[in-house]
Amino acid sequence: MTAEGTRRQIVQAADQLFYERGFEATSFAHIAGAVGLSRGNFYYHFKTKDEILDAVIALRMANTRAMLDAWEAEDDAPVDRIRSFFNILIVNRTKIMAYGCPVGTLCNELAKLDHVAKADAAELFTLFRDWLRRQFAALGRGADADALSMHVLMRSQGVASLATAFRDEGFIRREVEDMSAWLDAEIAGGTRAA
Amino acid sequence: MTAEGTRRQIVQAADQLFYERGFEATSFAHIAGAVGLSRGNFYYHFKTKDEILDAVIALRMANTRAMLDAWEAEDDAPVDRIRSFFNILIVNRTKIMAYGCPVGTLCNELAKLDHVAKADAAELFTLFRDWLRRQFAALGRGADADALSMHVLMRSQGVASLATAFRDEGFIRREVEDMSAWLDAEIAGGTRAA
DNA sequence: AATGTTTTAGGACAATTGCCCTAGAAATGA
DNA sequence: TCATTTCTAGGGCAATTGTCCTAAAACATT
Repeated sequence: MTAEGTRRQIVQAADQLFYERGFEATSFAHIAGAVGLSRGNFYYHFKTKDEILDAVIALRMANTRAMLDAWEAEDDAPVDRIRSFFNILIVNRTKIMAYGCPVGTLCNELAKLDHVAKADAAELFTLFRDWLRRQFAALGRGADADALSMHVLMRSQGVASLATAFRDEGFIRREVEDMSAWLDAEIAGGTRAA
Repeated sequence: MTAEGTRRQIVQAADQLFYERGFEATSFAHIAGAVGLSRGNFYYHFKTKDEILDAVIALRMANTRAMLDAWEAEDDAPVDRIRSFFNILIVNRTKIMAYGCPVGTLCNELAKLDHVAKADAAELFTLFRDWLRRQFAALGRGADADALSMHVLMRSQGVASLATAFRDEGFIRREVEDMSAWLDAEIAGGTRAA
């Protein structure tokens, strides 16, 4: 197998394991086992665990960018794009109820570890934040677009967190409906405190 | 030192370390070091790490209950009690920006570990959930009191999560204000989709 | 077929993990 | 004062951690 292909396999396996088990709780042995590699060979591709983390964050950045770019390429109205974002909670509800939000839980773990990569992980949020801000700006809410974007992010994080704790699918659906109603009221109504 | 006192010291140290570093990332040695005990002596008080976790959760349950009971004992209006809950985000903003919400981050970590105590940790949320539900019921919103309670919990979790990622104190204050405005509108206005 | 590079497996490393044992110090009570 | 219980220190257990080395297999190029 080409080195590039093996590397990609490693990063994909690490991506999944970091999400489902957490960064610290995932060991070299786990990742190597998932890919079917010897621990020795592993070292050939990644010298340290932090290198794998960097690669995983880079992969998530690329995947997220691709998803958001695709949404922006379609000729939906900005409101519908924002609703696509809300819908992530429904589409991924099973995984979210088991493991939480991939971005939020990683940021939280790295914050506690005071890990060097914690700022890089937070960039994943920035990706969503900027994208949402653009959608709200396109709705003529340029002045408070960033505050609205943060508000949406905050709601999705809160829903994911409680969905994990209570394993309640109905709660997710209710809150997504509420977010949708909130969005309708926002685009119809007035400004928002900055 | 009496055994009870040493035990309490251990649980308090573990409580803080589990919050600031995470459960898995905290070792017997860390806790023993924080209390100034030998590792051997440690075993006399707690046989397994899970026992310490149980004790920490029990301590947090007791502390939370005490806080909520105290709030309910004062003769504030239910609205002001709910605002007291919002205010936790401001009072604890520094720690939240560094380590997130103690309840949410513990639940998330235990969920990923698929730990036996994950349901016990979620009971901490239930404590807040029931308390908030009672306040909303006292406001005459018995029909959707639980949904309102969950909505409030969701917001506080979302704010904590993003505050950790972006280290933004202004964001916390803005969102707490928004929660307050939302509360005013809720008690003034109509019902809420169940 | 010979050569040189890329990729691999397997093992070893010091350190740390959660867990356990035992001998003695400290407190307690007769 | 002596006997008994309660508490403590220190060390050691096997397993696992992240990291690293080396020898050989696989591959590519001539």
